Amino acid sequence: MAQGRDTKPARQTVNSLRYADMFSALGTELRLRIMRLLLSAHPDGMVAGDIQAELDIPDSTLSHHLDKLRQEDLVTVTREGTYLRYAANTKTLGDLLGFLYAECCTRNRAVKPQEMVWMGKQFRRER
Amino acid sequence: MAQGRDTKPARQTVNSLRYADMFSALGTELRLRIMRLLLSAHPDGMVAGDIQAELDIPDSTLSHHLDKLRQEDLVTVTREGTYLRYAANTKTLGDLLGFLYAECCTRNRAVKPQEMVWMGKQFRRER
DNA sequence: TCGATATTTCGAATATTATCGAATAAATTG
DNA sequence: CAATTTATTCGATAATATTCGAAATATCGA
Repeated sequence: MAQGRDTKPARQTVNSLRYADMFSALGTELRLRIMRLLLSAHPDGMVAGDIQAELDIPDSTLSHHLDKLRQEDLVTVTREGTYLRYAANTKTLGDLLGFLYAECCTRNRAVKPQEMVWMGKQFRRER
Repeated sequence: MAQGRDTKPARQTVNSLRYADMFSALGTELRLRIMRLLLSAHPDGMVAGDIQAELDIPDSTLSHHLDKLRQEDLVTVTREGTYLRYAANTKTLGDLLGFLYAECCTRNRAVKPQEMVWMGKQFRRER
């Protein structure tokens, strides 16, 4: 009945498709720039027109890309009067980051956390 | 002359295109499954035929996907007699992971490291 | 309710990607 | 060097994605 303290959780088989779709959504320069903009403006986010002004692309093109990001739940959208405000969805981003970290560093220990270097900053796994 | 200990490195503007292309390469279920297979087999990697047997797709289709992953430097390939052995490129993966972590957690602090949860494991930034 | 503004949806052209059989290439072995 | 094994490249097709002008929708304020 009582679970031993060393009982491991069952290995969950993860759906590759969901994460593939997220990666795909980040897989064009324009959409990645949109996400980076929204992250820079986090947690406020930005209204569509401001994103448009920054990227200098047609409204309809931008709308299409925002829709794709929304489909994958990478952004949220809320109406503010005539404006639509978009924001990065940190829940989904954390999930994606966790997936990648787990595949590279935890499950297979292929990438050592200290090799995960970014502009002089280093990382390690806790625990 | 001496740099103060709090001197910040210049903010480097990062090319979105390179990372977008990496995300795109991981953006199909088949290619993501290939990467996960190679990570599971790391550091040995797998020969193409073994990947093919695992995924059960035509040789030529697999070859196409492996080429895409190689173009983005996500895998390395070495010949072993008549076999070609593919392996995950941990350098590039670490770079990608670092980019995503920086965008989400360091640069903008949108995602808190403790929110970066994966199957009960948590993470924090070291400094 | 009309006009102005913000953004999406529609429709259609173009470009890119995915797929896979057949032909080709590279390495090994007899 | 011929036969065999392994994997790629070629070529063609189908599917999907990107782009953007024009039309439609939603909200607000006069």
